[in-house]
Amino acid sequence: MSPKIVDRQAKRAEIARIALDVFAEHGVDATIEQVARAAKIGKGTVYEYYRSKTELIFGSVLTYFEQLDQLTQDASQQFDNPEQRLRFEVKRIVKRLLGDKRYSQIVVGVLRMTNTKEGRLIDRTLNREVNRRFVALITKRILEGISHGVFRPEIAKQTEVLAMNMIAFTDGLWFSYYLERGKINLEEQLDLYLHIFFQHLRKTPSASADEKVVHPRETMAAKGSHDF
Amino acid sequence: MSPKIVDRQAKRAEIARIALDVFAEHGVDATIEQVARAAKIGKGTVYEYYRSKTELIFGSVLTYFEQLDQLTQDASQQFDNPEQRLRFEVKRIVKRLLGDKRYSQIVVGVLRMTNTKEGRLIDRTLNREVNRRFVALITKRILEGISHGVFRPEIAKQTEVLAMNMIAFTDGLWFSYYLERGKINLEEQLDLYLHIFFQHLRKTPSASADEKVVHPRETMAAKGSHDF
Amino acid sequence: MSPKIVDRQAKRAEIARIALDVFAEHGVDATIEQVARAAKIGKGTVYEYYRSKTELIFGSVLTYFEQLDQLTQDASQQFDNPEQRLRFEVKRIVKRLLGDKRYSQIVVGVLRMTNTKEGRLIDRTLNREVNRRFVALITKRILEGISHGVFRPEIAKQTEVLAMNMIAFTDGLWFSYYLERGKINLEEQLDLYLHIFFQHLRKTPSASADEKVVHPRETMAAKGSHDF
Amino acid sequence: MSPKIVDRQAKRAEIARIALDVFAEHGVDATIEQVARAAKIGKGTVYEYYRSKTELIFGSVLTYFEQLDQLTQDASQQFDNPEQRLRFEVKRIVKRLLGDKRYSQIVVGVLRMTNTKEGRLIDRTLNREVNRRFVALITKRILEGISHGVFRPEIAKQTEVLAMNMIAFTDGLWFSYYLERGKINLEEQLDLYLHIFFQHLRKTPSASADEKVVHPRETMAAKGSHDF
DNA sequence: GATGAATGAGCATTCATTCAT
DNA sequence: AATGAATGAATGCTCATTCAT
Repeated sequence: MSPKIVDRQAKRAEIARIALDVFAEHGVDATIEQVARAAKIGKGTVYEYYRSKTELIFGSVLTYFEQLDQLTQDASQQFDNPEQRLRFEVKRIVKRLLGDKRYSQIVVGVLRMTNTKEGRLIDRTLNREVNRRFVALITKRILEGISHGVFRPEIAKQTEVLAMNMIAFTDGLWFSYYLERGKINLEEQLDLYLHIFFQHLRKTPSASADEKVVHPRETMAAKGSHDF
Repeated sequence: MSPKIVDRQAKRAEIARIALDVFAEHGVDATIEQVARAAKIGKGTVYEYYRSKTELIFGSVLTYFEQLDQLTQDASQQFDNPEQRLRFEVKRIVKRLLGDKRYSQIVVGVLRMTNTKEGRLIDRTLNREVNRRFVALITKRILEGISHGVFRPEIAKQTEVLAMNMIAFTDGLWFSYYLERGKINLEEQLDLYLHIFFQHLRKTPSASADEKVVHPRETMAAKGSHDF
Repeated sequence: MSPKIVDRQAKRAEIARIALDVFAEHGVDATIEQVARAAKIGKGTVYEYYRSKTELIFGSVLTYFEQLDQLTQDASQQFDNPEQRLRFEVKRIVKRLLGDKRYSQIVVGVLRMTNTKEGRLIDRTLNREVNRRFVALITKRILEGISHGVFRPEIAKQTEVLAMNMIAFTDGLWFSYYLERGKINLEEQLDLYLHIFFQHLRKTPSASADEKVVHPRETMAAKGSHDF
Repeated sequence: MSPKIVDRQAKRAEIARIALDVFAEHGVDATIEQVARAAKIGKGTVYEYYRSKTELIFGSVLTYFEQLDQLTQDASQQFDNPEQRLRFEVKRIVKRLLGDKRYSQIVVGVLRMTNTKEGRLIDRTLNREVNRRFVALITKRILEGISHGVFRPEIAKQTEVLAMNMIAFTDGLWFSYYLERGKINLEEQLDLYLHIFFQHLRKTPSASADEKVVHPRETMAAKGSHDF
């Protein structure tokens, strides 16, 4: 029946993956033809798997975020303290994301689609898609912290608000970093936010015993990381 | 000093102002012709004042931020407490900005120019331009707070870092707000951040006597309040 | 004679029949894929039976006209008067054809192929194919009329010319009907033409005793009657 | 104010005229680029005057029919007999039209647009536009014939029906001629129709004294014009 | 024989920019 | 200085046809 057996699902995913790189390189202004060339297929073949360019962008972005699950999941087990662990995880995620050209292009790409009909559907979906992962992670750690007795129990009911707050900060951090690449001290800003954030969560605000657990080797593009 | 020069600059500025509205309405995808029509001048005349569309966007964005000076300057004198004052000012600025269609379009417009040759020069300049104002404001208030004896003197040496931190947060807040218009509780998030931010600045972290001076109508549980 | 050959021809015919419906629905702009889907076969299979889309259109049109043979053949035996009989037959054919979506699409389809290399060959062939049937029918009836003594013997030598004249008229009638669907009174126009046509054939021009034998419901003044 | 003064109306018309020739040559499948090249202007310039290809086709067809007004207006004054005059006029119009490549391409072009949304609006408008002219001409002559006492007064009330009948016939004649170029004897068919048509109009059907008034030199592509 | 995946030529349309007046 | 007519590069998308399996 089907002589040329092709795993359409797999090929679709592969095209998305390649498109992701092309978009990361040239922005979403990249031509379908560029994508096709990169994927070593014909222009028409792209349309065999994606109805429109918008759909392809959507697909490639989703692909990216599926890869992100790794980031949020295989978090290191080396810390038994939830605060240290979240601290480690957040820094790790932020650094990876902000250091990833593809992430920036995706964000920009999504934002600029905002003015198009199709785009409007996509951007919100994506945003929710991304946030969902981080909210889940942060919520989990906060609750762990509470049950470990290190975080105040009262905050249990506002985990989502807290998570969104951290997301807002990291998004904004990306923004500054993206536009002023090199001028902003990522590590320093992140540490500052985490410091005041956890201060708020802890039972004894002053007891920030172990603020600098995270392996300082990862400091990216840091220019005089104050390490306060 | 000749009247012609004044004319040119005035006209240049006027075009930028009109372009700003057009871009706010249609995004930077708006045509030069649309701008010309709105300004009631010929398409070619636009090029008499701006070498390229990119330059026009640049100009219109700068115009916008010049208008912002007002925002950061005529801050209310009703508070003698620097914390309350900064709190009030930040909330006021954030709400005005986030409620302004033009701001969003500008941010998006600038971001999408990132991939162009000309764009690369512009975005950084702009970012610095904008940040400069806010850093100055925040720094000023922090120093006032220190001299008033309410903030810890040690932070004097990191005012810029603190200012950048707040900027990052508010940028990220815009981001969430822009994409999830209506889902995020602006007031709540802002209050949360300001709470932990000032907690960090104060000499006695617990003495947050007057956290909700400004418009205390909205708090944690509320969802869907964008009435400003 | 081998069964395979029969299969191929049957399948070829079936594809043509289905294609005919598809073309009738969407015009000859319909995709090969649409045809294949309608026929529940693969796109490539269509090419197994037809070398090109043009050939398929050709095939489907021929199929249609083969079906027309019925129209011209099982004409009612209820009239022994050749004039009445031809009158009845013509009206019946015209109404069926003009009421058939497929006919219009075919005509239009054939016409627009005129500008293609392949098309040029086809259109004439088709036209001849179609006309042949009607010329034969009309000629036959005219000769019958002559031998029955109702038509003038002189016209025997111009039967083909007369037949072509009637064909031209009915073609043109389709044209008006197709473009002004609803504005033209089909019955009225047909009656008028047949009236003057038979007037010319008859020995005694005035003795048009039975002009409206068939469905006399519609006449001159009526406007907007397409009830067939 | 307007430095480069261009008569937009005139240029628009000129483009239409050139497009008409291009479409006549290659059918409406002709590219906008082909039209632009023929008009010696840039592709974009075409769009400066016509919003879309469909609009251009529409425009070029209208232009053609405006030229037709000449055809129907400056009818020869050499005949004082309305029948002879109409006869002459009809033959003249038909021959000019059928001998004009552009006419055929226009008809085909219009027909094939029938399946498009925009097309549907256009085809009817056009058809009405064309018919209006001929109906007016034919009606006029018939009424003249009646007042001259050569046509039966009873037909005064069905002039429009008669006009539409003649139009249907000539349309159909075009059809046959277009598809079987050279096979059909235009003159012969036209004479036959006019013969039976006027037979119907005249007071004394037999007295067709002057059937062949029309200058027989114009016989086109005639292949043994019987001249019956 | 049947299939459908792959292909790429082809085309309408947009719009920043130029430049003659 | 002001204008708007002219331009053509650039691009998303369609679809008949091919061909490996």
